[in-house]
Amino acid sequence: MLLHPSLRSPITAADRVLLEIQRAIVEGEIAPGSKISEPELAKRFDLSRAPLREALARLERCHLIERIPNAGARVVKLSTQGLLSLYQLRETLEGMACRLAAEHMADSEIAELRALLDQHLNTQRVREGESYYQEAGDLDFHYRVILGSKNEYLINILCDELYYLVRMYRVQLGMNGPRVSRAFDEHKAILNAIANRDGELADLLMRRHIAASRRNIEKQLQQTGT
Amino acid sequence: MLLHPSLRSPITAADRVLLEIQRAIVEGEIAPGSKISEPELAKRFDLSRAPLREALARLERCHLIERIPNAGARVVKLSTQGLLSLYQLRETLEGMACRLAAEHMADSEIAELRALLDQHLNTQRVREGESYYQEAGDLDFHYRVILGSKNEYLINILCDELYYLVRMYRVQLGMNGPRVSRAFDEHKAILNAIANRDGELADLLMRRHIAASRRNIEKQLQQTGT
DNA sequence: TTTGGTATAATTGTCGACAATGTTATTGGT
DNA sequence: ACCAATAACATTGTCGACAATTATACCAAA
Repeated sequence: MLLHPSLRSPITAADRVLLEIQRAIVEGEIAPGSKISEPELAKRFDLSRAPLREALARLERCHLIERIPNAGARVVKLSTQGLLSLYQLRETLEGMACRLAAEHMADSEIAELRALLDQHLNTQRVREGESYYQEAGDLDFHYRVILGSKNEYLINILCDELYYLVRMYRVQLGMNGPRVSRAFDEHKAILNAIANRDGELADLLMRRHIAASRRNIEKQLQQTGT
Repeated sequence: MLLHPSLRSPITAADRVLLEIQRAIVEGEIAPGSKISEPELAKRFDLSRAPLREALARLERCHLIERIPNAGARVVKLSTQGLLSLYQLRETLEGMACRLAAEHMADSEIAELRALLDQHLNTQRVREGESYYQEAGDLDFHYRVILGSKNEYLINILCDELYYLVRMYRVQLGMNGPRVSRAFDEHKAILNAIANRDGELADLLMRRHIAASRRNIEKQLQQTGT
């Protein structure tokens, strides 16, 4: 499987620039829809175009940029349609991940996940409203469940290909709303279903969880404008 | 969305070599598990390593090779576990595609699909047992349903990332068995569900269809050996 | 002024060579 | 004979330059 670049032993130049550009795009530092200039980025990160193009290939893979042969690359534009498609897919895939996690996760992994949830809850109580911890905690929970599915292709799609885009939508739409505590409760319910080895219920709860998250973002999106 | 290379206007050198290597891997001409040598392939296809590496990046994307930094790339090995994971994912994803197709396909598209099925059936009757037409026809049907889902990410995953691997399993396990006519019936039933705008049923039938296909391959796999 | 074509400029695709890393063969010691 | 350290080799990662393609600016004609 494809590991997160930062976790692989030899960190190549392409890896470094990938992480930097990835962050820049996700956080909107490079504007959605803007053109990617290879010479400009090469100068900015002080390397040649070869590793840069390698990085661009991977950015295309996780849907952060779109390339047209001989014409260059552009940062993706966020759209209501895109967000809908993305969350539609997440509902199905993460639901599946939950069902499989209920079948395949080791008892020890489930125990760790429970400990993690408690920890996040405490952190959350202390640092009320700080969106970073909420974001990180939420990602952490979803990651563990996905990994618990033990399906390499499913893991690859969700963790390597779709999650950067999910984060991009969240970050740029300023997701830190009042859904935090409810999300914690939902996580807990999902965990219980997994612990009870009830894959069907875990599937259902995760789909609802993501659907709720989607509605929350859509609401935010309407308030902000189109 | 990412279009099939052969359909994009300017066919670059990287595109050509990609298609050739892709075919070679899928058909087993380059053995599973064997090491990919960049200098060797560059000589063989008479181009430099730059477009070749571009092609390798895309091959990794569709899971036909696995790369390790500074250590090179290897053709994927087929395994029972891998096949199980792949078909498990296909059941869920193509089921979802069917459900969405039932909601989003235009009446004209459905009519075309029905015409296609009839045509395939005739071709099948004439050329009894020839696996190529069966394979092509089956792919054609699945492709159209997937496209009918109108979900760009779902389409990308199934058509661009998973299907070459699916074909690799089929080709190398010699899938041409007696399941042909039954598959046609199942396709017909799925189409009817879509035409009736019954997404739930279409989902169910497609999942069963793929599960049956999986069991068929597993049977073949047991006969051949581990 | 607008439109069409052309020429110029900029960008992407490709190439061959060098540097960094990984692999293999060799040698020395136990 | 076996194992470890080391040296020679091969492969991958990176670089700068050139070729092919596309985008832009300019000019001419309607």
